[in-house]
Amino acid sequence: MDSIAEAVPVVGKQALRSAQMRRRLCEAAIDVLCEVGYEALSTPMIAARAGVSRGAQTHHFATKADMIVGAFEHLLQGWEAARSAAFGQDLRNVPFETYLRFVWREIFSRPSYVAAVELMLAARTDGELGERLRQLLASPSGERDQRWRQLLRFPDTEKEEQFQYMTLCLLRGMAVHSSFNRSDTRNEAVLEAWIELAKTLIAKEGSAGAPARRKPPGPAERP
Amino acid sequence: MDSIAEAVPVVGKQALRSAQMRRRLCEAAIDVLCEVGYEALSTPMIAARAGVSRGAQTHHFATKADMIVGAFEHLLQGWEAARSAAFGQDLRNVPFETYLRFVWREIFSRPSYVAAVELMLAARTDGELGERLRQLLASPSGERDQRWRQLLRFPDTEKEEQFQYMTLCLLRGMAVHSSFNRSDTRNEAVLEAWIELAKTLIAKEGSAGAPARRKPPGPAERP
DNA sequence: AGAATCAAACAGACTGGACTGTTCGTAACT
DNA sequence: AGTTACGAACAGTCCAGTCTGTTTGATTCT
Repeated sequence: MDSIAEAVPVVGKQALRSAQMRRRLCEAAIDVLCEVGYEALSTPMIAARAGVSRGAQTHHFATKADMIVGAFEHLLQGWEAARSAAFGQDLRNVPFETYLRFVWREIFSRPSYVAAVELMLAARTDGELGERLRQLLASPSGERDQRWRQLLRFPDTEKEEQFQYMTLCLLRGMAVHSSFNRSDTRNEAVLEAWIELAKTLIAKEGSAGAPARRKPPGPAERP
Repeated sequence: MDSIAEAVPVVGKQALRSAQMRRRLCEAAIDVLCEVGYEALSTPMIAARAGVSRGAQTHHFATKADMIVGAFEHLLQGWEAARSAAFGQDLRNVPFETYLRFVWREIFSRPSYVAAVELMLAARTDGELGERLRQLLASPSGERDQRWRQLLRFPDTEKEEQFQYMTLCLLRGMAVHSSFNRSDTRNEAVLEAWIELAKTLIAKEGSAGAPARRKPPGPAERP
């Protein structure tokens, strides 16, 4: 609940209030984004949703872009928190299929992921927003690459990178499709098929596929 | 140029003008959508882009939703026209890889496709728009299914349908990713990898893989 | 065939509303 | 005391939809 507030070094009473307020606003922004979409989203709606005055909202996020960027960052942090809670930092003993099912269930299949895609598409035609979102994604992307390296361990890193990219695009495409067609029943089956495919690929590619000693994700474990 | 005007049975001079005007407006709408995005799009912008008065615009498309739906339909018609010009109606002798490269190059990798995705995502939070877009897509989707059946000819239609869905999601995901990251160099390689995968799948699944007697797409051939 | 009649295609202005960013004022904290 | 957090109102902008007026094309009647 307050894992993010802890992540920021809170010193005094005022700083705590500030952090909490920012959190409330970001969560409200994500809620509004999921419910009405980026086009209809407005800063007054976010303030109302958070139950605060517009003055407070503009104080913490001066412009609409600031608000959006903050919400996006909050989303990323939430994903990272969920991932970290389920698997910790070392993925070397996590089976690929376990991880894939996890990210689909906990990230890609959620409405908030579609909201994030909506932001990314909006960023396409808004240079400044795009730059800021890309910057936010830069560091997580690098870490994601490393995690997948731990997961897959293809001998050919180029093939591995390609496989990772394909997986990302597949999941993203499925998320968009399900969003437009009110969730598609084929998703689970496709996921399993992709896992099957990955297994044959991994087998063909060489050494990977170490025995899985870690327990499956289960309920989150706090560090 | 006037293939669409011909498609509609034009009787008199007035009907022709009307059809041309609608076409101009739809194309302008797509242009604006590609350039400024759905969030910043407005009906005055479309009218200005088309070089017509706002009165003319509202006359042909009474509401903003009407305008958007019209533009979306125009997009679909354009895709169908391109596909039909390249391959005609019978895909039984078209190699799968040829078709896949074609749809990527001529449809998914274009900015207008991302614009269409933007509309689909916007439709997520706009019930009426969603219903209308889904209705527009219903018939093309059915035809697309049939075309892919001609292309792949898996003995197991369920597996075939799954493969088709995966391909669609992959291409869509790639389109979104490339849009956010100013085009990704990995796309071509991933496409080839997917073709390779499809070949092994087709081989494994059974009878498919008939020799390709048709010539590759090349420049469009009118019927 | 030609005038009269009607509808459709356009043009331009207006209105009510909503949103973004800003400013000024007040209370709480350090 | 001075900074930070918040509240409330304001100014400027823009948009969607409507309404009135004008022109052009189709239709009917003689």
